[in-house]
Amino acid sequence: MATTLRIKQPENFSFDACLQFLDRGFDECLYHVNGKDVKRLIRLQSGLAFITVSSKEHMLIVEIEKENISQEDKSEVYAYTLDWFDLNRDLNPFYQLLKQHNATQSFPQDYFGLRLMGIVDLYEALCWCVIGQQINLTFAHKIKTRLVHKYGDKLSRDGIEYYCFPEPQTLQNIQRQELVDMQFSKQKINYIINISRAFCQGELHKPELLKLTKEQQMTKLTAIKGIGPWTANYVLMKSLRDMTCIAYGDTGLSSSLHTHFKTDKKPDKKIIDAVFKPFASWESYLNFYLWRSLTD
DNA sequence: GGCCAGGACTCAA
DNA sequence: TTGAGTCATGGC
Repeated sequence: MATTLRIKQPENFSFDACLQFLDRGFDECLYHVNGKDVKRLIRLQSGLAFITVSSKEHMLIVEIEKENISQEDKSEVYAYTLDWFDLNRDLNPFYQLLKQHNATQSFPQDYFGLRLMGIVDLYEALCWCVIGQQINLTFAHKIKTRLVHKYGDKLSRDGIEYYCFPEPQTLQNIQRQELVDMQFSKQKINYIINISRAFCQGELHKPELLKLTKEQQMTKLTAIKGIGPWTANYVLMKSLRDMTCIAYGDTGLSSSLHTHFKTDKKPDKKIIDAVFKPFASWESYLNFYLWRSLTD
C-alpha cells in the first residue's frame, strides 16, 4: 500500500543542496541517496514505513509505503519530513546576516537553500555523537554501520537493504563483547549503554526535553556520562532544533573558522563566541554552514 | 611511522 | 578549575 504527500517548499530551499549534503561522501547506512531522491526506513508509532523523498515543481514529494496507512501515519511522516529538512524556517534573516560579513558573504550563494538537516530521532543523534567522538568520520560511519546492521530493523527493497537505527531497549542489555568485536572502545560501549538506559527509564524523552529551556536541556543531557558539551550542543542543534548552538571543541568547526575567519587553529571558547556574536540566534546555522564548507 | 580524528572522563594539584 | 593522562584504532 502506498500513498503520496506533497509539501510546498519554502523560500530559500534547494532540494539538490540538501541532497548533496546527505550524500557528501560518507557511507551512510540509514538512508540512500540515488540521483534525485532519498529513501529511508523510518519508525512510526504504528510500525515501520518506507519513504522516498523527491522534488517536483517547488513541491517535496513524499511517497510512503506501509501496510494500512492511517491518517496518523501520514501526519507523522509529514512532521518527520518538515523536521528532517527544517522546512518551517525562514532563512532570509540568516542570509542577510551572512551577506553583511566578508568571511561569509558568499555562503548564501555557495550553499543556497541548504537546510540544517536534522536527526529526528534523539536517541540516534546521541549515539551517533558518542560513536563520532574523537575518531575520524570515515571510521565512525564504519562502526555505526556494523551496529545498525546487527541490531536495527531492516527492510529489503529493489535489492537494497534499508535500516532503522536500533532502539534503546535493544542496546541497553547488549553483550559488551559484541560491540568490542565491532571495534567500539570500552568507553563508547559504556556511554551507549548509559544513554540507552536513560531512555528506557524515561530520564530522556524528546517531547519532555522540548518543553525545557536550553540551559535545562544542557544540564539534563550532560548529567549522563558520555554526553559532554560537544555532544549536547550537537543534539540540541540537530534534534531539538535549538538555533543558538555552537559545537565547541569540534575539530571541524575549528578548522573551518581558521579558514574563513582567520582564527587560531584551535580557538578557545572566547574567540569562538566573538566570531559568532554578530550571528546571534543563527549560531547553529552558521556552525552547520561552516561544517558544510569543509566538504567543498 | 607519527599525528590526528565531528570528545569525554578521571584524577591530581 | 585547570592540565595531563587515558581511551583506542583507522586514515592519511
